[in-house]
Parts: sequence; structure tokens; C-alpha cells
Amino acid sequence: MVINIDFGSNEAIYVQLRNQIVLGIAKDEIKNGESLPSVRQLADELGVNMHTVNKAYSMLKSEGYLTMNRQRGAVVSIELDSRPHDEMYAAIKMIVAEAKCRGMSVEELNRVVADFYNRL
Amino acid sequence: MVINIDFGSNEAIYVQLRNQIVLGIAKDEIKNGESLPSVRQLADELGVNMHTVNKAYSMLKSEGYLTMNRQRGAVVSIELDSRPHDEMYAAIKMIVAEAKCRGMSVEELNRVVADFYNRL
DNA sequence: CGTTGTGTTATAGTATATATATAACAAATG
DNA sequence: CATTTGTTATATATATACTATAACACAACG
Repeated sequence: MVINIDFGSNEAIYVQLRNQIVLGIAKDEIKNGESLPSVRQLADELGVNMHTVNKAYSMLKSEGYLTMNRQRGAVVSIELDSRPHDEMYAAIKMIVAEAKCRGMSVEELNRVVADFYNRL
Repeated sequence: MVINIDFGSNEAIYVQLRNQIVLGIAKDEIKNGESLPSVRQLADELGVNMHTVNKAYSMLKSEGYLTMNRQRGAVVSIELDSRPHDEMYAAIKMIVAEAKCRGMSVEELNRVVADFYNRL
């Protein structure tokens, strides 16, 4: 799985990292039970600090995407019955509001959502 | 329109403010052509600094929700043909990925979106 | 047993973002 | 002219982001 960090972005590095890993899991590029590179290894590859990678991993851990142990590193393990977070609903709410303000219909919005979904 | 700031939130005040105004526009609580309170007035009401409100207004201006002038203050004026931003698509992409990771189907996701839309 | 490789914790430093306080300026209204 | 508007400027304090370096605890490996 290829991870690309945009150092000129206003988005924090650890957030970019977290997002790309979530996308990788959604695309099944990283399968359940597989290990991610160690924090030091990935930090080296990306040219960032170990703590920045660790912060992304910790975030994914607290969101239920990973478990960590000292031997195998960060292991993807999503409970399939895990319900969406409140933060996710809040994000959806804002997107829906923005879409409506800009004149998008429910049908258009759902088509965009479905397109993204099927492209994963 | 009622605006409520959570000072204990990890979300920046100007972002909370921006989001609630977008929601207000989406709900048609603030109609096209109407003016928002002046930066000083709203800052006073909310108990925050003038610059914090100004930052939210400037954000909304750069996103095409408002126009500003020295007499009428911040005026809601959305061009109905304004297309969604790239940032909005990026946000949708991430939500879709998270939803898929958590086992939500397209149908479920679209139902959630439609629910939020119809509740506006 | 010692070495290696994990995540984890600690400390420190720098840079940027957030929020505040205060002041002044420019433009239009009454 | 006085008031109100957004705008700009300067300064300060705090939080977040990122880096650097070091050490610790635990398990695997040889």
C-alpha cells in the first residue's frame, strides 16, 4: 500500500496518514489481521518523525481500526458490527448541509456517495 | 437563529461558528439576502473575541456563502449554481471509506444521508 | 543470556494555529 | 461630524503539531 504525504498541506501529517490507512482498509489493500509497518519503519519511509506515525496509529487504535502489541506491531482488526461514531454522523450532517446550500438534491448527493463507495 | 458555542470542545470556536451558520442557511433559518449580526455584536453575544467571529465570517465568505460590506455587514448570498468544493468531495470520500470499514452498506449510508437531508 | 525489534513513555525544543486584547483605519449612513 | 461597518495591525498567551533524543518494558530469536 502506497502512502503519500503532502508536506505543504494544511492537513496535519498524522491526519493524512490516518485517512490514507482508513482508505487502504476500505479498499481491502490492507486486510483484516495484517500488520502495518512499525512506527519507526514507516516514519523512516515517509521522512517523518516516529511520534507522528505513532499518533496516527494511536488515533486508529482508539477508533477501533487497529490493535497494537509489542511483537506484531499494529494489526488491523475491525469488528464488523462496530457502529459508526458520533463524529461520523456530525461530519455527514455538515456535508449534507453544505450540499443543500449549494443546490444539490438528495439524489445527486446519494449518487456521489454511491460512486465513491463503488470505487473503493 | 440560535448559536451555541461549546468552549470545552476540541473543535475550534470559529469552526463551530462557521458550521452552525452553514446549518442555519441549509435550514433556511437565515435566508438569502439577509444580514448576519456584525462581528462585534455576535462576539459580544457569544462571549468571544471579535477576530474569532471575523475568522468564521471570512471563511464563509471565501466559501461563497456570504458577501461582506461595510454598511450591511455580512450578507448571505449563495449562488445556486455554485458547485461543491474539492474539500467537500474529500470529506465525502473519507466518510464513505469509514462507513464501509464499519460494515455499512451503500443503502444504509444513503438512508442516513437522506434522513439528515430531510431533517433540514 | 544477550541482542533485537516492538510499542510506550518522557523530556525538550521549535513552529504554527487558536484566541484574546487593544488600537487604529477606511467607507458609508444618519 | 458621529456612528457603525469590515479591515488591518500589533502584541500576548495558550494549545497543537512536529521533531529530536533517550530510555523503558516486553517478547522473540539465536
